Amino acid sequence: MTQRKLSDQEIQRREALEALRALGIDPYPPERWDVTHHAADIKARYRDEEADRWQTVSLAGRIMGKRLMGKAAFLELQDFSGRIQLYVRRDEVCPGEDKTLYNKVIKKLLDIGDIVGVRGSVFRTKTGEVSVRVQEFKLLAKALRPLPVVKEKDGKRFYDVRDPEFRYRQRYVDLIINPRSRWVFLQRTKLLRTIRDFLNERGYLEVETPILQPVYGGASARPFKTFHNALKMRLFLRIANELYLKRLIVGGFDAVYEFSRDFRNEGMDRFHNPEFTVMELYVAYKDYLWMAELMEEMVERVAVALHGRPTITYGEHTISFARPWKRVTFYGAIKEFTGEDVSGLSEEALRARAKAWGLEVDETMGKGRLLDEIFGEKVEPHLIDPTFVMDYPVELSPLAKRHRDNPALTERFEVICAGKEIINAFSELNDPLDQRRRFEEQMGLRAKGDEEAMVIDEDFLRALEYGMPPTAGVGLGIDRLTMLMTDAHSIQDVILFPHMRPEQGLYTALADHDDEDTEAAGEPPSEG
RNA sequence: GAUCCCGUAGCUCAGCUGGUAGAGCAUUGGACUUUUAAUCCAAGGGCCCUGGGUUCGAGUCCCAGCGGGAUCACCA
Repeated sequence: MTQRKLSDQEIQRREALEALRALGIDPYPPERWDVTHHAADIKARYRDEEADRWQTVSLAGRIMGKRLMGKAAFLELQDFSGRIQLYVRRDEVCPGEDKTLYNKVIKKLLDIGDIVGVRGSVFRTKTGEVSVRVQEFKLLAKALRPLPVVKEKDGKRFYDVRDPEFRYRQRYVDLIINPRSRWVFLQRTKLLRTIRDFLNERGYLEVETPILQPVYGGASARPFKTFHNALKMRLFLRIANELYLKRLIVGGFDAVYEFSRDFRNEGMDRFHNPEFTVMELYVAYKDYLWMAELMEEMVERVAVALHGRPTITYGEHTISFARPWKRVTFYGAIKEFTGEDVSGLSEEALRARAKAWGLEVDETMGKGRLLDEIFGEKVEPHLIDPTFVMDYPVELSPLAKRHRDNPALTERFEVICAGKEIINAFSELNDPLDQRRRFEEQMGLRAKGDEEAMVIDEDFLRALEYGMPPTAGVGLGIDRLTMLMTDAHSIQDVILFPHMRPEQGLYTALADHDDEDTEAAGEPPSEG
């Protein structure tokens, strides 16, 4: 691999590295640096009257700004919690004759982005800024690349990195310089923890199920394929974990859940990443009506945990997750927004209706897909506050139990919020013979050219034949919920490392590997 | 996959109807012991995404490609 051409600033930093070594300073020292305080806590808790209690604090973090003034300097130190100003006086950090540490190391060789440890006392400057007066200063790690320098005044940011490509590819830089980005991912973690706590309080069991699956199922989507060399078999990355969690219900676990990273081989846009996270939960002896109440309670708690109240702002909208949420039925909602009752229409009549509304339809679309299309176009965009859409047609829901009052419907709901689906739940189909018929219908659609129709899973049917208790199941889109909760408008803003095309020239070392792998694996048997 | 927009210094951006590149921050040298978008003086820094084409001459115009964004399609 050819050596990357270094910029002038990178060359200067490498020279600084050598200069430090020449002074006997290890730019990457091995010893630990014990931190006693964090920037934000100091700023929040310091009181002038109690200054004597703040005589020795120890911090570590990254230098984000330098204001040098002869024999004194102000530095901005950023740690995980935030930023604090450091005040360094030459004669305090260098009490003896040797002023090298100040004159050379701090003034010349210290760069923005370097990681340092400091010890000193907290005080307030005459302009009122709580700061740390540094007595001891140690370089903990030298940065060889210059960081984009963002200036800030009165909350306004200058020279901010706007290029989304930069922010997504080099998320580590984004996290350093962009407090909002840090906040989003802290919120995401908090969201996950709130849900996990909520489920654990109820005694539900967190489990792990296969990502590599011989048959993909549990959703309608095209999968990623891969190949296992030792077993010489094709495998799929899961598009859902539903069928495995239900096997566990068969096995006698009453309630299981998993935060499932799922993979779908589809297009990417601001609502879709090829890998995404769904929380799926299955509870035995419950039905979808029970599940609806559980989800209301859970998501309301998430909103309160993240915002202190159930109301959030998303773009133009103010959205309330306060219980109870509005409920509509699938056909009722279509009627509400189009004025027409499509519940009795045949496939041909539906197709004609959809065409008349200007929707794109084709002959491979069965009744289910047609209804889905109509609903997605005519209803979904209008639902802003979280809304339960109840009782989906059976054609759309091959894994859901038929409705107790109407066999053409299923006991299924979705929750739509800000025009997007965030939750999908049903009373799970546990009739093995009906499940087999539904799979067969799906295979029929597949034969007609619907690439996303489900594939029959014989082992799953075998499990159902042993008997599965009546069960309520749900899937919650974690990425989308995070988007709502953080007012993010692209899924890439809530995924730490969103999928991107490879950067040119970055992964050249893998080129050979790919070739070998393809050869060793051979072409996986193609399927129809 | 389609359409539109974008790609210029480490970062944010200018660069007009074509005449071989500018600013601010960052960097380097100098001054400064309470600054905070620090200030003042001076300096360096460019495969203008890549490859073709038109032209005496291309950052600029045309074509193709690569990367990103937005919209659409598929999907959650």
